[in-house]
Amino acid sequence: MTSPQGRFAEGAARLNGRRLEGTEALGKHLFYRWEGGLTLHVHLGLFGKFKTYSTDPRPPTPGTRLAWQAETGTLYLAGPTACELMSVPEEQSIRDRIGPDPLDRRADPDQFFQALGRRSTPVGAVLLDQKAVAGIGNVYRAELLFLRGIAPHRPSRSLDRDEVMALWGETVRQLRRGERRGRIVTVEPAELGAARERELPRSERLYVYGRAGRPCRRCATPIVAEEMGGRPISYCPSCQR
DNA sequence: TACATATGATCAT
DNA sequence: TGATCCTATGTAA
Repeated sequence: MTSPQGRFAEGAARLNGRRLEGTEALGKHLFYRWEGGLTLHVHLGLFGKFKTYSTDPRPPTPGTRLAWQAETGTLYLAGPTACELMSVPEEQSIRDRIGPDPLDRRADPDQFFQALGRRSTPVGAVLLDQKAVAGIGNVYRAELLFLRGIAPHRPSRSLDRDEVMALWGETVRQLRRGERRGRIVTVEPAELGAARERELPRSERLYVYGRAGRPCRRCATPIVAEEMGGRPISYCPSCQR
């Protein structure tokens, strides 16, 4: 393991020759557990990208933070928000400040309900808050609120238990679907049309994200875009109440 | 060559 | 709320 870009040089040297014992994800946080109680914490953030090669790796770009050659292949990591070594207790302190992960079957949706109930913040902002729920992200927050017919401005505590549980269920369903496909697709299969999904532009696989000004796929009302929680959000003012 | 852009999160104020 | 960090890529100049 090396760090062509240099900023993870020390960490890479410490991991060299060590055995990887397991990996885990919590929301968008990735934990690589190495022998000796060392965790490599990776978070891709907005710009981070992995590249992998099973054979014939290309040379790493100069910005590559982490270059890892194993017997089974080569992995490069560039642009992450986090790439750091930590102890198990430090890993735990990250876990402690993150809400339930919809992709974790042991996750407790009631924690999500409690988090929403505590706040008058718009539900659209709370969905990005990692303390309330892990790993939804800006695309899914817009899509999930559309799918459940919820206006993003509604104070999160105005959602009743049934609405929250339905929102959680939709979140689980959509994130699993995305995980299975390796990409975000929220439009129901029946609405995708005859075209092959892979060939569709991204905005054709989504209901509202990135579709500001275009007609709602369900009611033709123009999709509205604004900022919420510091990020752009789109919604249908007619379908979402 | 320069600039715009991107699916995120943290910290200071 | 705003500033800041992080990199590759595509388009414009």
